[in-house]
Amino acid sequence: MLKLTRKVEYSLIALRHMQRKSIDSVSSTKEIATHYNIPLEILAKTLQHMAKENIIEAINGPRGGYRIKAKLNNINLAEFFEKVEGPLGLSDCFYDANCMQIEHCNIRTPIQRINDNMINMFRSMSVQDITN
Amino acid sequence: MLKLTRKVEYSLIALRHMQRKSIDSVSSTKEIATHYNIPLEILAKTLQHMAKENIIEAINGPRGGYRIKAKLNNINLAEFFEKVEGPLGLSDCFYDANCMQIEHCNIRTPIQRINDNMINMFRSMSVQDITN
DNA sequence: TTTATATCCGATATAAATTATCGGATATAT
DNA sequence: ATATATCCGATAATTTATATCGGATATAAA
Repeated sequence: MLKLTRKVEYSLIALRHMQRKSIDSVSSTKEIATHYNIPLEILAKTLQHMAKENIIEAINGPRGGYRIKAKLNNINLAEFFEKVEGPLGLSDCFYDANCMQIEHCNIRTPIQRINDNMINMFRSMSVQDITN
Repeated sequence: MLKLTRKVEYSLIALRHMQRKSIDSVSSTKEIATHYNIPLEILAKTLQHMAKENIIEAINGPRGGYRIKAKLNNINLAEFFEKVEGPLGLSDCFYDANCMQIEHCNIRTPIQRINDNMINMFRSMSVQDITN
């Protein structure tokens, strides 16, 4: 419960790795995967996904790889999590109502409050705060 | 990602249900299950668990059921989640180190910060804040 | 222009966690 | 006694997360 997925973890690890290099040098999937012991194919997918979201950019061909594209201090953690994992919410009913108890549910509103607090907390931190 | 489990949801629903009754009246599993459309056996387990944690108490036999035992304003959400679901943490490595990348992990410390923020947030709300 | 290295990406398999069910025991008010 | 309720270990089903496969495309360098 309340765990980050590996996809998010791998994304952050990769970003931090890239950020520590000079701005225009690239990092290949293999380089990152072997360095951090991450399954290559999974990391590949993860990086492709971040590239699609314009967080990083892909350089094809030999000597290729990825490098950071977005300003990481402009992306807050709530946005980042949503880009990588999709909609954020303590319960599904906040974005995809289809719940057996929705009619009699007596905790939706109070849980919404916890949810708001959590999201505000994530909004108050940037990706840069993590990767720096 | 970052979802509450049904067990937690069912627990909160049940507590809120009980709290709306007079202090010494009991609620049976069946009563709560049918009212909120929760699978009976699951709810039974959930309530047994809360009873073991001394949050509620069980009254056996016919006319039996459960009633609130603890002072809900004295239990913060972090405690509550741990009682119901076990250790809290955005990543397993915070309480059960056994991670492939532990040696080279470059995000453990920064994620710990998010984690601390999250747990503080939960500590600042009581179960009563939810069930009231 | 060939070759090696890299990303790209849909499809699918595997593993883990969550959610749900079953069977039979124990307690107790009526 | 009997009916109603909790108790609880074992297991099944479902869902989600994680990982793998196969083959295509792009491109730098020999």
